[in-house]
Amino acid sequence: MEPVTAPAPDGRALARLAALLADDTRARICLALLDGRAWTAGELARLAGVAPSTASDHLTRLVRGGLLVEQRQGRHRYVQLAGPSAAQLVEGLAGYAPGRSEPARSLRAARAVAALAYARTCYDHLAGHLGVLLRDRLLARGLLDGAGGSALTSAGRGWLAELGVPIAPLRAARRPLVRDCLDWTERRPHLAGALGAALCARFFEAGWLTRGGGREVRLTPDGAPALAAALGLAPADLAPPATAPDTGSGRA
Amino acid sequence: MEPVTAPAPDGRALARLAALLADDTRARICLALLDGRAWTAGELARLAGVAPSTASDHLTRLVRGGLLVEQRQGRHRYVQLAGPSAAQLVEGLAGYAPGRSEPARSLRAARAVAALAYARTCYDHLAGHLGVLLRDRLLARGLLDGAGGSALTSAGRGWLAELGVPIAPLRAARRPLVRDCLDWTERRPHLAGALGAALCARFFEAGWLTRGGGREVRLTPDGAPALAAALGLAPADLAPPATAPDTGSGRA
DNA sequence: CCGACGCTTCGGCGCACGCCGCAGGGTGCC
DNA sequence: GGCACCCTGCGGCGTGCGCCGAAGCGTCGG
Repeated sequence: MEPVTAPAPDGRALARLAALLADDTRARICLALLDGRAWTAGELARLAGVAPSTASDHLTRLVRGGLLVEQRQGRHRYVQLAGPSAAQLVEGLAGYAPGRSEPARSLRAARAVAALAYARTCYDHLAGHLGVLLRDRLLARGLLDGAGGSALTSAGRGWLAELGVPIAPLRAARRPLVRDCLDWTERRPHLAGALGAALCARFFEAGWLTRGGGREVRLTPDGAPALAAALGLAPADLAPPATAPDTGSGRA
Repeated sequence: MEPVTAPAPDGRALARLAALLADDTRARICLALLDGRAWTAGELARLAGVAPSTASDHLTRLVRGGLLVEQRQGRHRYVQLAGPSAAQLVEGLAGYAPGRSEPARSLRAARAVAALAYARTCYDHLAGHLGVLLRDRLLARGLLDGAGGSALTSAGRGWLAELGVPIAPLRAARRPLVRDCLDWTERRPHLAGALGAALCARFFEAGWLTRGGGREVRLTPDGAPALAAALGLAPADLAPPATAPDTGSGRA
């Protein structure tokens, strides 16, 4: 217990924190780490296109600055975001920054973009078309009350129990249960917070979703009907929106 | 309607945005602007302790970067934060940055710190002890439902009507109705979002609150009993918490 | 035990940027 | 009309920082 000291951040502290993300390479690293997983220093160096020594220095700064945490394992150095609040910080900044304007150049890249727009992880919860759809359906079915911010209803608690998601640990978590997170591709909020993370984990655990490369998430053959049923939809409703031009190959 | 372009921000855009806040002087300027009002370039230069030409350059950058908006008026240049989302961005960064550790040096400074800790504006809503108390009481009286995120209840809608705060324009606003904003001094959330802004404006309009210097907010003699009644409290419950040592003068 | 590998430390280079002072232009006041 | 006043553009200076390559250390595998 200290005296009345003003915890109001001075400019210096804010600038030091912002400076961590004010570099091209460090920003790219943090965006990559938004998938919530731990990456090795070498992987990040290759991803960012810099020498290993350069990346090592950047990681040291990010860790000292409290944005990342590291875990040494043998000759590897694994780093990841320091927690949900660090992820939210990066998300917030990324959401405010203007998106890239250049369309995908190759067919391969266009496919990757489309896959990411359909479903991906955003730190520890589900994002993309599927993430926004999830939140929409919870609201439409009265499982969330969207009157003000979003709050879980009693019907929602029952729905969670059916899915096998225990509620007590969610309430115990220090982070908010329900949070809106602006989606990059959809420009609308998807479901974040402790609830978003728990649902995403449950879907992976149940085998409904599986990880593609990077942040990409795919709906499994078993998962499609199961998830549709849980959301009160027909499996076809989970398909990517038709507005996204299907580059060749037509959607099955 | 463009093609599938990935709006996912690349590292460059994120870094450019973060760089705006990565400078000591610019950070100080943005923190000052968190009070939601428009400042002149000269005021900000004096506040930041730099030459006018330097401040002018910084302001140009911040405006070009989309964080500030300006308004020329005669020989003055007024700038303010570009909007609630810009304010939220700065708040988020400031909240994550470590607070200043040094206690207030002079008695005068200690008083100012205590006044800010009691009540201040946070962009366009109420912060400090009073701001946190406001949210707590709304939750305790069932006017907000805090089960998940916070949502306005039907009782809350009635309470707003009694206060003379129309609800329709709040729903129409593009920003979330209820949002939690981490309070620097209390380390707990206070009420933000469209509702927080509307309530704060209503309190000023009704003469319950008045602006002190800078971001400081004071409860008026008329406002104390009125606000207490609206929150279902005794006027004494609005007093600053006893844990904050009252420097001299004892609390009346 | 030796070599491959991943990471880190250390100089050194070069660019970018934050700062100022001064001069100039537009505005408002007397 | 003349004079303060506020703001801005322009060199110029210094510094901080991002980058690399080379060298060194610990770890893992054969």
